[in-house]
Amino acid sequence: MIEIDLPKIQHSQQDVDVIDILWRQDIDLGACREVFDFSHRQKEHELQQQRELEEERSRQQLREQEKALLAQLQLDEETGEFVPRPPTSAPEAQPAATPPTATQNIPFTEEEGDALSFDECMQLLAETFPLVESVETETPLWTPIHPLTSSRPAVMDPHEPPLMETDFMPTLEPPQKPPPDLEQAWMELLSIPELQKCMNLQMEDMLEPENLTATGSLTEEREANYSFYMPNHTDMGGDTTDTEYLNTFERPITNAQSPDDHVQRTLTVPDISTALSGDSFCDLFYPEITTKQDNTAPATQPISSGDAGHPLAGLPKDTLLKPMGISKFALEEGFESVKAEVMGEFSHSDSGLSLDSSSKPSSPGKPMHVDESFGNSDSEMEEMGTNPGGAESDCTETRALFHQEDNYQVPSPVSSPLTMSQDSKARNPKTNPAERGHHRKPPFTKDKAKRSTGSRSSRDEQRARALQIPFAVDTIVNLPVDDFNEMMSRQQLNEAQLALVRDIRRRGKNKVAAHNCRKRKMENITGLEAELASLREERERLQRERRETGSSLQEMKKQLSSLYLEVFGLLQNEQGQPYSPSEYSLHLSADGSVFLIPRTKKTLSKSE
DNA sequence: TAGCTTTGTCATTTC
DNA sequence: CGGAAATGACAAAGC
Repeated sequence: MIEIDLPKIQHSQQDVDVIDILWRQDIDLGACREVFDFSHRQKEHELQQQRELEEERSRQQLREQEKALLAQLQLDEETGEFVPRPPTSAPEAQPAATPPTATQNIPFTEEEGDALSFDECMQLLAETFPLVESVETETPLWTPIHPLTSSRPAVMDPHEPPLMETDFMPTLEPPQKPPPDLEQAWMELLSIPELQKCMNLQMEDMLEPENLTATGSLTEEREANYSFYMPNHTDMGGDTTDTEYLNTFERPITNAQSPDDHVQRTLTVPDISTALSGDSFCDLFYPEITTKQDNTAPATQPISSGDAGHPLAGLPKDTLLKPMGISKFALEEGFESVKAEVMGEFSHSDSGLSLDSSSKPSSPGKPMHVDESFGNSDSEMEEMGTNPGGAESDCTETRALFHQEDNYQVPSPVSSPLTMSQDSKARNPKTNPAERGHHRKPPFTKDKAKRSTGSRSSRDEQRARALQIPFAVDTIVNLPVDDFNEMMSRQQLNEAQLALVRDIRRRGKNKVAAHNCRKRKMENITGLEAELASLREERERLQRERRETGSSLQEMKKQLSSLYLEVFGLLQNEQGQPYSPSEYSLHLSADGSVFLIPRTKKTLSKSE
């Protein structure tokens, strides 16, 4: 970057040119004309440098974490993708490892193996919460948590071991000796909200350096973002069977998304929303954000959610759309017929076969009522797909999706689990990759990267949301036939919903089949190539052998000819004269004796 | 911007 | 015979 001499008020033509160049560069980075101000721009340059440094550092750390994550995964031979290893520890640790999306898309949620040891995490805790005081109240739902102080939520996992019960947070001393099962210990640790926050802060620091630079305030951005990864940790580390514990996070965070969601929550959790609704809740839970969001938002990212009044309204939901696991677990909690092996199947379900749908107009073969039922959203999706890149595009996408999510309510009789399912489905990172990109601070570069990786937005999920399908797409696709039918029979779905669910299932199955088919085809090609190579090698060998045999045969013929002449030359008639080779020839009989046969006679005998 | 690759989808066939 | 899987073909999007 080029330094800009701020005190100089009068700018030469060269300066103006430099400014122009810089401005064009900034345009590529998504900057507007307003940043053309000198002080603004110098700050921008400094921030840019800092951002690059931080980004480099974070990439390094991210690579290490991904390495650690891959160590936790195993190769799915069917799909060729990495899936979490089947858990070998206690059953309560299992749900944490099952969601493939969480583990694949959010590598930092699974680095318990390598990236951070137990002691490091404890040290982290000690550093982050130096003056921890235990607030063990009996509040039934949740207690306000200040990001930098500590107070444990009253609701804890009932299965927590005594280590958790003894509230080790205030002392923050590492245990005398590491627990026998480190992974399980991590799962338990991660079920602690403070630790989750701590991890989130750390991960945010590593993964989102650009957030820091955008506002220049580390803590602000951390506090603005840390909560969005909480569901991941909840999903991964917490005991997902503890719905109350989940609620302690799910509800507040969901409330913080948007007023509409908040209203939606009030339908199911009226006591929470009445006591802690909207801004008051956010004041309580995100005090820093509440006071600073207004200042930071314009500088960081154009927020177009149309809900500027809400402290967190500007923060896209995409960060909340992370794990699919909760939806699965929640659904399967309410749907007890789902078997354990199905869960195993789910863990593979996302591996490389992301059950998304491409942005394609409604196919002619599709039932008409389905198309009609969500024609609007479909057209919106079309616009989203065809809209060229840029912040405007992202905003449009986000608006459209917000619109859909706002209208997305569940008429399900199994309200609680299915609501959870949708909450978690709404957090599915695959659902809205554009939203994800929208949240990140370097707007264009990261947007492009994210679009390139997760470009196929989950259209079926959006359709399902538009029709208020109370199932996760993964579930629809991966359930066995019997379970699927049972699940469908349990829900009162109208015709359009049934058709859509069947379409989703058919498309998902076919997607998997196409993947497998292509994989098989490639394997066939590879096998045929190998076979061709070996056959070529065999041909070369045989040709070489034939040449050698031929030359050997020629040599033997030569030797035989010379031997023949030698023997023939030794023969003499009664007058001591040699026989003429034209008149006589030697013949070797079967018993080894040699006869001299006149050629005429031979020919005569032959002719006879 | 053309060409190639990848991926999702549909229609059809095969199992 | 119905349903699932397999596969060819096409289109869209990314590179």
